[in-house]
Amino acid sequence: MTTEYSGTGDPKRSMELLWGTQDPPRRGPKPKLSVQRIVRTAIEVADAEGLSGLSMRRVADELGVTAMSLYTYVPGKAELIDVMVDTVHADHPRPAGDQNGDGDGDADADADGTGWRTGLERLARENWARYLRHPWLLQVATSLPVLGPHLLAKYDRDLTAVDGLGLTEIEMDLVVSLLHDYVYGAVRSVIEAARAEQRTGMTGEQWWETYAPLLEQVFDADRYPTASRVGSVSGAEYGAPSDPARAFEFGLQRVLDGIETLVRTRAAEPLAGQT
Amino acid sequence: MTTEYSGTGDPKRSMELLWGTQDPPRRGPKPKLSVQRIVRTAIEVADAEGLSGLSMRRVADELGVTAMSLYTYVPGKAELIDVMVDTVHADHPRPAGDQNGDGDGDADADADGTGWRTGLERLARENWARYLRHPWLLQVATSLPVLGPHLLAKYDRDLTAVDGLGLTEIEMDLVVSLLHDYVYGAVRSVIEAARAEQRTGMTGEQWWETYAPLLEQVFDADRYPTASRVGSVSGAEYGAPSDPARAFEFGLQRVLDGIETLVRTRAAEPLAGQT
DNA sequence: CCTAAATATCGTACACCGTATAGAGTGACG
DNA sequence: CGTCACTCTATACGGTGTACGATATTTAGG
Repeated sequence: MTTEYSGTGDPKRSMELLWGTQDPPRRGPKPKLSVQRIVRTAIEVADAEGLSGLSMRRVADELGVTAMSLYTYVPGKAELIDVMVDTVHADHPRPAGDQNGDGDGDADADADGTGWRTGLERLARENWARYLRHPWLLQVATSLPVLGPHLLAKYDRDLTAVDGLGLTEIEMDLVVSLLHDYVYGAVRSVIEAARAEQRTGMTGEQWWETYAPLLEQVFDADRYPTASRVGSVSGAEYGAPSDPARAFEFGLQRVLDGIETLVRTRAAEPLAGQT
Repeated sequence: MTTEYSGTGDPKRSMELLWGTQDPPRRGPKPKLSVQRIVRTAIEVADAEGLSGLSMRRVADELGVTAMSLYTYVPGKAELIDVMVDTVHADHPRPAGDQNGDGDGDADADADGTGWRTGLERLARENWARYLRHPWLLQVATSLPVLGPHLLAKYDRDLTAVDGLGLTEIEMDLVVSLLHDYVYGAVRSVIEAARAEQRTGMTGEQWWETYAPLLEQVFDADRYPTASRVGSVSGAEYGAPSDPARAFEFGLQRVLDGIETLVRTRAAEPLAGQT
């Protein structure tokens, strides 16, 4: 399977698209479409069929026009994707207990001075949920050059979750980046596992059953004793080669623990300058 | 810019390629090529020009044959990439102080019972270095279905770094996944920043100078006070919109701190079963 | 009202991709 | 030698993003 991966378009054009006011033209035939409509349609297509299913012709068909018509509204596919990325960051999703029990009874945590932890956890789960809703986000390069209004608003929301903890501004930025990076890496595993299941038509369990004999045959448990031991135990426990959702829950707590260590240090010695 | 992203090929065919003994054919003309040579060439092309520059025709040209000749050795492009992935995990790179000072003087750390930390840090830096050497790895789906000999050996090496810490097998697997996921997310930021620089021809500093006025104009510091404050401070400190390499160094220490919390807990109460 | 400018849309075309298919050339074995 | 297995090539198909030119539509200016 080959999926498309698209980076960033011309930053100047994208920024104009993202920030510019599209004033309606004064002359010529009335536009049948709008950038918004095109972007919404493109997001629907990408959500349903992945980035590989997103083509200019496909979006145009969906809208009842030819592919070239889209180029009246959008400089190119890369810039279209840039706007798509900014658009899906517009919603403020409520996680509402997405995976396991939501922390409704964690009021005591706030009393410990760790209320920030709930906020960071919510941030992470929001990102997690967005990636699950729009898996194609994993394939697009959200590099800095394109910073739309919704991404900017999200950046602000994220930062408020680490404000007032005694961290420097740099540290606040770094903590937010840490969470983003981890969630990105973790969610990627889940989505790839899901895609693999969909593609091969076999669940993780079936895969395990199919390839376990081959692996055992080729494995050489003497050479790789640790992998052998851990692999068999975790394979039995997961009922699959891996359990990425569980890995996310586990890893998230460890990352938050690591941040807590930093926060405690800063609370104890507010002005120690070691980044 | 549009880059290719390739997932996994047919697992059965890939596994055969990865594990099977390719016995030389008994009849017919002598093969000019070999899977190894094709894979090596493909890796060189991908390293130099990215996954978007990797095409069957391109590799074939490099080898002086037609594109279709490759299909004698390899079932398809996806399976070729699967073998490429396994191949680049063959080396055991020595980080040798890749970013900052290597921990040569950290013998005292071992006395603290935190020698594992050095091992995990080395693991993370090895992965980090591999991604920098083969950035196209970020675009390929290394989902479980394809598990080659070198990946398996690496899995074993990784696990030994968390062996003997009192963790359960599941926890060992989860800790390794955590490190992998974080490194993946962090290195992605660096590579995307580098690609953005290369593509736009402007450094992060130049980007900052170009778009700072536009952002200030559109920003509304009253609506987003936190982002405004942090953005300006970090922008000034980085001299760029972000500093992903620094983010990696910072985040890695936080992640290791989080793992340390877990290890300490397990050392204190060896048999508490809460995963 | 009429014309001319501006705009939207369409049809065609190009270079590229992965690869299916068919055929031509090569070399070892019966 | 003939046959059969095998490698390699040539051609072709349907897909991609998008450059280019023609056509249709709307409105501003005379």
